[in-house]
Amino acid sequence: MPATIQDVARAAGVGRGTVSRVLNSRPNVDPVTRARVLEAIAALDFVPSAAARRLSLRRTQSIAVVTLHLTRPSVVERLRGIESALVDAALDMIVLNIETVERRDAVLRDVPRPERFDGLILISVAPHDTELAQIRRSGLPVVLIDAHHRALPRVVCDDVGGGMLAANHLLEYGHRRFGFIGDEPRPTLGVPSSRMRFRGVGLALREHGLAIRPEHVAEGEHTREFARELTETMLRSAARPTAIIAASDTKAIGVLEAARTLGIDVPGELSVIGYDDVEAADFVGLTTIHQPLAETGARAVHRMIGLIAGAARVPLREVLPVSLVERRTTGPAPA
Amino acid sequence: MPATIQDVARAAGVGRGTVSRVLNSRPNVDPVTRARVLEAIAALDFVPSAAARRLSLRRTQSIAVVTLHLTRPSVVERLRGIESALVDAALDMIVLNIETVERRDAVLRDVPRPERFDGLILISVAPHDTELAQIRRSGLPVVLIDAHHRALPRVVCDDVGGGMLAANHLLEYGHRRFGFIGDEPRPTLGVPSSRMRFRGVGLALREHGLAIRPEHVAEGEHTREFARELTETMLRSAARPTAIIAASDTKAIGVLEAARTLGIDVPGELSVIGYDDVEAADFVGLTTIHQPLAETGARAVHRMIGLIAGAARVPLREVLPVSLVERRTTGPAPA
DNA sequence: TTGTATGCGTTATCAG
DNA sequence: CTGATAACGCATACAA
Repeated sequence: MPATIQDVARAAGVGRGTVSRVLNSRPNVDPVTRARVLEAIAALDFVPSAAARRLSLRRTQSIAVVTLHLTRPSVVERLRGIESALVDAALDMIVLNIETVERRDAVLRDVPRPERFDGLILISVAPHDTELAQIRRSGLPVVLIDAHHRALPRVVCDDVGGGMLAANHLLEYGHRRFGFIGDEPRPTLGVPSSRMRFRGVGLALREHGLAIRPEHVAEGEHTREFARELTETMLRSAARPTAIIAASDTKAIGVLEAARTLGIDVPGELSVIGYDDVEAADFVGLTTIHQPLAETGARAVHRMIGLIAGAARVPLREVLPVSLVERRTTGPAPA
Repeated sequence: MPATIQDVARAAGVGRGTVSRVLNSRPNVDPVTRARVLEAIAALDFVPSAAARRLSLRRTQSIAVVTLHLTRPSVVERLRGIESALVDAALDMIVLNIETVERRDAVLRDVPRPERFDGLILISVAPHDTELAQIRRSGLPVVLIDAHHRALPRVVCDDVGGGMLAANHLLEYGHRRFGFIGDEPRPTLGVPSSRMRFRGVGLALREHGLAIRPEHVAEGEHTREFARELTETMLRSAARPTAIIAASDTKAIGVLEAARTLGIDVPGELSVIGYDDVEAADFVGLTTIHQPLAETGARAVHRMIGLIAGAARVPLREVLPVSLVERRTTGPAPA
């Protein structure tokens, strides 16, 4: 039903080629004819068929965004940055969400198709070596966000730096006994950012000749409840920590709940610091590490666009700085 | 680079038509030839070109999902339901996010293109009449989520019912003086669900011969801070309400903050009830109205698929029931 | 049952 | 500067 380039050509009394040239604003076309064509286009309310364009151009004008746990606030925030940047580039965003291993494998198997996408952005998902080979073969540009792979361009937030930031903040308050509540060190799905934050904490402590005691490190499932349980047992130990660093705000809130349950005052007897700066962190007054989430998305898109345009595929790792947001859950170490 | 249907035909020693028939699992093809073709397909690792398919079929195999404020928890949750259902139907999900009026208008202008999408799902966005006409002309099936338009199929949660649920819960606790904190009654962007919830509250109260006093209704911007300010002045009034119903959890938390600031005990002196049941509601112990968010997405997709398959375009309104989740912010009215 | 020709709407090539 | 014509890769009617 919609008008085709042929219709426009007929209406303007020119050839299809000319219309195409006008559409793509090529220089070599007479201003007068151009005007006539433009007029016909407007009159017929003509819009070029994306499908035909794709087929002819061999470009899809769309990029696949693979997310792990779409609903997590940090992921959505990144998605927002991506979408916004993509719009400016007139690129469609097709999102593929992953919640299970099966789906993960299926997605990474199906997605490297040059006839389907112009590029791939993977959030918190790193391809295995065989998957990488597959992607390589497809020739599709890839950019990783919050994921690491020596051979791929990636934009990440400074997880190690974030861990150090958190630890240093607490050290300045005079804390000496630290606890850490994190995710599984080696997650089945996704990326061990929790571990990197832990490493940052360790580094900062080491500079002060300190270390976290193994029994004050509890890692597991990414839920508030789990964090609460872990924390309760940790806080019941003899020489309990005076400060706990959580690998996410969700966990940190679990920590706060545990403290409340045990009647431990925060920040009087215990300082707590989270990670992510989600909305909830604000209203529980949680001190936390803030990441430029949306910006990672925008940066990734720009890298992607460069790659599509033919930029060298240097596996450059781009690290965005994080910052500390102090609120009401951290304070001086108890005497 | 990727193999074409022609390559497969050659490899299998058959015609392109036959390959196509095998691909689309048509009945009329000899089992032996079919096997041979299948083999060739596997050998060449052939995957049909989506672009060519689209052009030939005049179907894009993708649907546009328009979101208002992508990052809101309720929206993402709906998105998750949509994505999941779409995957099962082998349909791509292209997300278009709206944050400003300009963008809203641009999206609604650009999106009704049958050559680009097979269908439209609009979340919390209702087209104007001229936009609707445009969509009609495009012939694209549309399904609304959390939005109303007499002429369009839509799936919504029972906002009026939710308001009644909240009010009745409080009435049972003996409350008689109610407050309401909601969004703008007539939002520039999006949909007045807040108003519908308010209506529900009004209906429930009327059944008991009660009504909310105008000075106990405060509507405005969807932020916690704003809700807090509104609530503070409300709670300072002479005959302040003993129960406040908020149109969202975000607002409800603002209400809780206000109560804390003024030293008003919840639920002892004031009961508070929210709407949405976001994660934060759980850990602040907020009583709230829960909506089957992901399910609205799944339902919308199924409607969409039906429409694409040629189902009658009845503007049927599908209403999903909401439920009350009682936690720790509601209780008996103070004596 | 199977092969062939044609169309889908653009862009690109190549004469003119 | 411009108009015809050949891809692009698949589906589909039609013929065999």
